[in-house]
Amino acid sequence: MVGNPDNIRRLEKKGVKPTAIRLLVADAILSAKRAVSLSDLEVILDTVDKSSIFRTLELFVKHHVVHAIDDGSGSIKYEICEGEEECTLDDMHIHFYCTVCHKTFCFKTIHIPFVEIPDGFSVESANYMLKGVCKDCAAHGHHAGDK
Amino acid sequence: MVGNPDNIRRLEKKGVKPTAIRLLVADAILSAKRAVSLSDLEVILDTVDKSSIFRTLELFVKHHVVHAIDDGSGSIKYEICEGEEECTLDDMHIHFYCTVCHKTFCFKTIHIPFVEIPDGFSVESANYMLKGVCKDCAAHGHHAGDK
DNA sequence: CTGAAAATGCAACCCGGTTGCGTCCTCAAT
DNA sequence: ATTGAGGACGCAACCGGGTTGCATTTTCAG
Repeated sequence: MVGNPDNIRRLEKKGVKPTAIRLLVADAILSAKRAVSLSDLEVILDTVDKSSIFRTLELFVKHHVVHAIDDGSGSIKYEICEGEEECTLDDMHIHFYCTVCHKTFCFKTIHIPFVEIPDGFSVESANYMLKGVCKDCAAHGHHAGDK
Repeated sequence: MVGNPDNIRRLEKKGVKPTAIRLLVADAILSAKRAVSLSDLEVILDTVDKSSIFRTLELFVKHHVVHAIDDGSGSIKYEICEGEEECTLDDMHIHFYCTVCHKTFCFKTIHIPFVEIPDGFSVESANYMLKGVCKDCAAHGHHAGDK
């Protein structure tokens, strides 16, 4: 397992030393094609310790390699930060949580609509979450046992 | 502590038997003037067991006496449902989480703006959370130790 | 008054997340 | 090549919010 050169560059560009485990984690998140949780990653990378994944994610968030989103499922999800620079407003796009398959989708092209807020309050970040049934689950008819 | 007659009516109207503890919980949520968590209530009602509060909240949510919101703080918050009937789209208004005082505010007058979503996805509920500094904390200048 | 059902308290448990600590690896200075 | 320091990692324990099983108490209709 030599590590995808794209990911090596991705990490180095953000100031993160590309160790073997970090490349595995980055690769797993990237190839998941959706936002993944710590425990998702524990399953995918079953040889890697939970705390190592945790600290890797912590580091990735600090260095804007990934950003964290709270989809209300009880576990935080992570996704790759595509921006070259810091993703200034991390999670400023809409997410969709499927109540059937429990996956979280990123609608990266849909940005969060602006709203007026009362005087005196200052906003640092926004989170717009939709819950419902995703395309796949709607199509297949919800197989109860699906995970 | 005999129980506020308003709250007795409030519970009965939603089909919930107004026991002593339920009135205490309803009263506590109501007088908090903001969304409160299970552990907030544990502190306010220190004579009442956690599991009793938990089951009371569970019941309240089922009967639309209160609704639950996830503000991303790690603990679910509850607030009184003002609607006479069911609050059909529970949390269809905006919430604001203050990163200084860790309180959650409800902007009940501001409804969640609509967005287009990809074909095939169907929405059941929406959640719009803002994070930042609230009016009070901005005014007082953030006292570092505040809880 | 009495028995069944509902409500409550207590203690244990689950799980995602987090931390302390010992070991292993990396790398630069010698 | 050797060595020493610091970073990376694995293991196990811990924490806190939430949840549950079960015994006890309360409520209330009959």
